[in-house]
Amino acid sequence: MLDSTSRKPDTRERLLELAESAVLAKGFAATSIDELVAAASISKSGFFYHFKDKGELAEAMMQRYIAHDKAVLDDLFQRADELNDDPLHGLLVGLKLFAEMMANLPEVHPGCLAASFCYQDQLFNKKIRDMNAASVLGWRKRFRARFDAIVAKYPPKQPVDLEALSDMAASNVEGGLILGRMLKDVTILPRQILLYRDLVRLTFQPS
Amino acid sequence: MLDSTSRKPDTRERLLELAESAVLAKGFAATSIDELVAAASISKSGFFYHFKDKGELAEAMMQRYIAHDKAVLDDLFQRADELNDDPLHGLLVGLKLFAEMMANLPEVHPGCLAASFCYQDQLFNKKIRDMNAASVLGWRKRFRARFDAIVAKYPPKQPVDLEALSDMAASNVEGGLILGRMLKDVTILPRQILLYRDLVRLTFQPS
DNA sequence: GGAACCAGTGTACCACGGGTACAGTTTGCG
DNA sequence: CGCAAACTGTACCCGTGGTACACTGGTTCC
Repeated sequence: MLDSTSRKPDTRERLLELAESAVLAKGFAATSIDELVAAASISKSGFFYHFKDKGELAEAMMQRYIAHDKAVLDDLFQRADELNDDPLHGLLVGLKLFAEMMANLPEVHPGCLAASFCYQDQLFNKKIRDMNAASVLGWRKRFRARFDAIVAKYPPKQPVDLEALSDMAASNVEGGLILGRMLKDVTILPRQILLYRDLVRLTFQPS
Repeated sequence: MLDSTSRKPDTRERLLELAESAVLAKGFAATSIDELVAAASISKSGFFYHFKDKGELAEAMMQRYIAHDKAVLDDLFQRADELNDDPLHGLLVGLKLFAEMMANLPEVHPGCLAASFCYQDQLFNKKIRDMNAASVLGWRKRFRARFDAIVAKYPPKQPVDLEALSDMAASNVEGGLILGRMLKDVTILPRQILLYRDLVRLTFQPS
């Protein structure tokens, strides 16, 4: 039986986890299958049982990463919406929760797999690049829907590029991750999120 | 004689240029010395005449990239300052020029080498990582100086995290580059820059 | 006009690691 | 028992980074 205390090691999942940290540290090409199987304590053949080649590993990594990313955001904004009915305040609360979550990480965030893949995209097939694009369009759509609700209630004083403002959620997180890593400073990302929150507030909140 | 019409091909520079595009497309590890020498039409020995190993190539690439990056920004803000004496308006003009420059690129920007290296930083030695950190601190310092001048003349209505606001210049560009690449949309980066400009304006401009 | 030097070429070689192929084996389960 | 899932073991090929070293064509200095 497979209950929560199952001894089943779920090798495939372990490989994906190991691969993700390695890729975020060294890039995909420099991440060797040998090092993954050594760390997972399986044989090289065992790897090829789970993934027919390295490309399939990449595909599974992206799938896993995107699903996890979506689940975190879904949960975050669901909690924010439970605290509030107003679309603007809901978003502001959500961004605050997001910033707090990122501030409470024990060490500097290891980075975004989508960004890593983006900067090595010639290594991957079209399917993977499309998944990547779809995931960032997911962020755009998610935030755009909220901004559409917000403008209906709080018409901005000046014209706003709502698509760019929606994209800035993802853009600013990606940038914050990079700066945080470069400077080894865990505070950069949460502060960038709060600054984005300020922009949203200044744009829509009646003064 | 070496004049401006010199036939001197400057092999080293060509190698660095080729390496930069290749690394931005595939990452450093996947960029082989053999492909570079083939593209530059020299022999492998020729490569090792210029760089003692691949690590030295990486170092030279970063040096070149950072110098170029600095030169572009210096030029940009020098032009902006010539148009204006006011610190706030000078920055706003500079950001507008920056956005226009990015909007006029013929195709989607190939990306930031510092970000690429950041996402593969375990491949590089401490010296290179330090150069990378120093370059982003350069952005912070540059913008922080401008904001310090701005707050003196335009005290903001609400407290502002000036360091985060300075970092956001780099952060938002990094993010805009990534989103632009992922979605193959050249308009994303300039619109992100204009949005950052809006935040600066909203933060300091008396209403 | 020869020596020194710059910017390479050509050839040969090696170790390592990624990746492929495929047959064989253990483990859990109905 | 029988079967499938989840592997193991072995053998092999090739690309890549890197070393070693002898050589060369052009330029400049004296």
